[in-house]
Amino acid sequence: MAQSDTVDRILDAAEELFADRGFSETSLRMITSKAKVNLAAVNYHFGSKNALIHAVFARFLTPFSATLEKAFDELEDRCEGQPPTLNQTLWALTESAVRMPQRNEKGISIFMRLLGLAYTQSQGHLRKFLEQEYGDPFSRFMRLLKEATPQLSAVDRYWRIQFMLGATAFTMSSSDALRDILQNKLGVETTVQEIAARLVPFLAAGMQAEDTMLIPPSGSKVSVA
Amino acid sequence: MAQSDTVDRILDAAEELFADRGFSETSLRMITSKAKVNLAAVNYHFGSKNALIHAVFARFLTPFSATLEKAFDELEDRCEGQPPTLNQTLWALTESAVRMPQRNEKGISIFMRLLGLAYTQSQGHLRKFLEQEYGDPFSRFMRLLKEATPQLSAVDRYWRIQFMLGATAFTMSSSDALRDILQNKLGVETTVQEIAARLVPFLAAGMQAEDTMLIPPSGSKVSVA
DNA sequence: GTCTGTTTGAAACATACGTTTGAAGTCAAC
DNA sequence: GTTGACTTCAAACGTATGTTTCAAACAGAC
Repeated sequence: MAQSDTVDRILDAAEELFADRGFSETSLRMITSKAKVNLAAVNYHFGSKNALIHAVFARFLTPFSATLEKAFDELEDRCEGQPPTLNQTLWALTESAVRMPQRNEKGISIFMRLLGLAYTQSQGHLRKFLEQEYGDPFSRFMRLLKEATPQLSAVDRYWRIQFMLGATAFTMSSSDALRDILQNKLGVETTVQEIAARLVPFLAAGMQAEDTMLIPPSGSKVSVA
Repeated sequence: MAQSDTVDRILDAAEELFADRGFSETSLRMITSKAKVNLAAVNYHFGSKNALIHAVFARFLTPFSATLEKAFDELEDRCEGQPPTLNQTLWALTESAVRMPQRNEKGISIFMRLLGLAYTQSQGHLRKFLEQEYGDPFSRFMRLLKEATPQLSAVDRYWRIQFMLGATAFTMSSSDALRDILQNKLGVETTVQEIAARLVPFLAAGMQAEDTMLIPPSGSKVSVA
């Protein structure tokens, strides 16, 4: 059995189990028994459980961030100095995610859920790792968002970006469960691509909402600068 | 030391620790040492760790769901048979949350984060508990949302509600941290009420977005029913 | 075939967890 | 002052975890 075989089988099993159950709730023994390798193999090949978590993310994120940078490059080239629109920027992101070569049919949704978990489960080491390794494309995405919404005040834009991240991370982090519910209730199959196709218009509309108080709550002191 | 003292101190410590670190990542020993009570007190007063988690949710959700039902009653009375608008429904919810009597200044944001975790961390027992105990007001909220957005297909509405929940739970769950960042970066103070005032228009705009593909991704097969 | 560095294997290690136990303490009622 | 129900306490229990150990198996080079 070649080394890469054991390593890849550990990564495959870990990826799926982490996505299903979260990081703390997945033990090395679950991973190694699913991967049909010896327990010690994880610490031999990766060094620690945390390092394994990093490796799972790196296997997807490294090619993805390269693809994303290229997509941003193309987008900015196409716009010839004009800042790309909000929709163009959001689509560049989702397209890059959707077009990544998949190991299997569940590839994207598994990884979307992992990203959501990374954001919600406050694993300090993981956040630090992601920031260090993939902070650059993220900053670039933020800059594009800023240029695409010049009408927003810095404060409004700040909060609305948080709302966007929240809707995305949250939906993706539970998308398998949500899909199951949807299928049982409404008998509809849904792919990640379709979720993204619904999410982007929602986000774009929210980002560009008029920020007037449509119905000020009676009696409460809500003030908007 | 009266019983209620120990019980409340356990609940206070558990609430805060769960919100900070998640359920599995918080041990009974952390809780009891923060609460300055004996380790066995948790199992004595609550029976198990899972029952403690339920109690933490019940302490907030039981009065909240009563307040919410009253707010919905008033709203429907005021509308005299007409279905309340989306903005009215959202405001009824956020006002009920904001007006809940707080144990401390972090009250709402802590509980928002707990709700987010309940949704994200797949704790089967917790989801079952919440469904059983508080399914009614939730269903009512869903019904109001449905009546307020008759133009949406069931599938569109389903997903957009998930996006709303995500933006809300995510933002509120980390609003303390976000507020700090905002104050440091932009020198602006922000209250939970003001965040809500920004969030509701964002959500309303997203819910009512035209679901046309504004910029169909070139070449990819995204279909929207 | 033998040697050498790498990988696997079964077992043990130390630690942390949720839970249980039984004695000690508390406090009001009688 | 004694009783009896309720609460706290220190200690232990059994189990599960991440990690380490070291011998066995393997593979390619000579």
